[in-house]
Amino acid sequence: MADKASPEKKSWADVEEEEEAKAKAAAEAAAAAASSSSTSESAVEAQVKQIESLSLAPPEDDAAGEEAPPLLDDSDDAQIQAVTSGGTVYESATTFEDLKLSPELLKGLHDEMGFSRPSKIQAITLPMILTPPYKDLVAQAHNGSGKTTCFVLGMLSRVDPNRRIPQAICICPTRELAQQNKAVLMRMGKFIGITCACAIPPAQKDYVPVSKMPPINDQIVIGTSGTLIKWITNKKVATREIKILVFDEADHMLAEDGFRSDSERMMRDIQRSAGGCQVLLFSATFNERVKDFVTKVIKDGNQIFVKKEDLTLEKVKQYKVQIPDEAAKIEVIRDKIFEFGQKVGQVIIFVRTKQSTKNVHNALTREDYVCSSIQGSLDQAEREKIIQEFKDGYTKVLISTDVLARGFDQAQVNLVINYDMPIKFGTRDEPDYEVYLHRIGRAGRFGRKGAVFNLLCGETDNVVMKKIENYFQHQVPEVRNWKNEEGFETALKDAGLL
DNA sequence: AAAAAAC
Repeated sequence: MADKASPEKKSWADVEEEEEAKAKAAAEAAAAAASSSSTSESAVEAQVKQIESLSLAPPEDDAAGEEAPPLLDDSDDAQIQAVTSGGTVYESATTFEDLKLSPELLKGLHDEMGFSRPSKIQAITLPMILTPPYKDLVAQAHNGSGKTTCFVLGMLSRVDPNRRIPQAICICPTRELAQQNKAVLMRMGKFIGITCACAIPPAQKDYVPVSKMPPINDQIVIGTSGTLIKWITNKKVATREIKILVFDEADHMLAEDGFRSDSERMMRDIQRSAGGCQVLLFSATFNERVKDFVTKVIKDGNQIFVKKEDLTLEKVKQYKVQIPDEAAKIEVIRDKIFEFGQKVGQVIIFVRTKQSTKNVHNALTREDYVCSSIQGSLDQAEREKIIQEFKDGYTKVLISTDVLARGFDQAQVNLVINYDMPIKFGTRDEPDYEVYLHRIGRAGRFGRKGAVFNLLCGETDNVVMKKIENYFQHQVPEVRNWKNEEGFETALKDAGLL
């Protein structure tokens, strides 16, 4: 019936224009493909070479004894490949000072954030973002490598603090990520005198109809697609002066089974009313399908991609554990994970469904273990409370759906449990490789050590795990005998956590 | 047979 032809609702884009744009995009993509394969192969190679050879010195000026986050290991981002478009040559930045940022912004980076030097992805992309003619950018880089700083700096450096109108928009897949990005932006931009609105649905107690809302006069708006669209269509967010539009977790924002239609609409509408603006797409993952689509959407932009085999973080050790049944999963978490995991830092347990968060939570609290759980159906106030308690370190173990799979940044998380393996919707044993990568990326933020336990129960789980190993070309060692404490202890020691 | 975002 409604299988194939999912009739999109065109609330604020007219169909004609869309069809026209599609045809044009296809033509231009074909032309681009034809020309890019023939033009200056050597120039591209030279650019790639230059980027690959870039190496960052370890931080030497960090106060000794302080727990300063280590700079990204060269090895982690070594395989980044960049292609610049249209002959613009960019010089990678060795220091933040190279980027001609305002003194206020530099102060924010150094004094407030405690950053001494750009990470690799920052060194490569920041010149591309900040140099006129402000080309669009698609950038892929490892989890925890500092992508947020790239686009936050981009937004902060492009807005005029004296103008009280939105000039930059950032769109995220979850409310938590929008709030987190806003928090980072406010810290980094602490000294430049701008404000930022978070466009997410309010908690029930704060509900105000959109029509009664005052217009947003903050320079920057960060939010989730539904609310952003609502605010824009109701003229609460003016888009005519938007200079930069950011999609965080861009592969998901542009995936067919993700937020593609919303994202396309926003892109088109904002580009139109602002008379063109810079578009930045950032993510740790771009599967081939999305990559194809993205490179058609961003025609004349710079591109940075990483091979999938190079995406697993060396410092995050993955393990698999054979578990006989569901009850045993709880037992393992209770006896092994809690035992060792909590000594080691904070833990996130990923499950497949909202109901599972409750089930696992109940099973564990019955046993008097302190943990909390989160999923998208909780009231906004409750979601915020749970996140706050976890970020404050008050709770050590958090059970979550994939609402937190992407982007959630908590340095103390160094243990991730896949209670359920991530599966592509509609399949039984086809792994969701991107979700897997994002989940394990919750550990090992910014080069820290971490461990992941994949709890495998039954044949399909093993099939899924095997496919994941093949896809990333990475053998995942097995923790033998789930009843044996030694196995887990050794694993955590090998991961450098004990 | 789902998570997410909104309605």
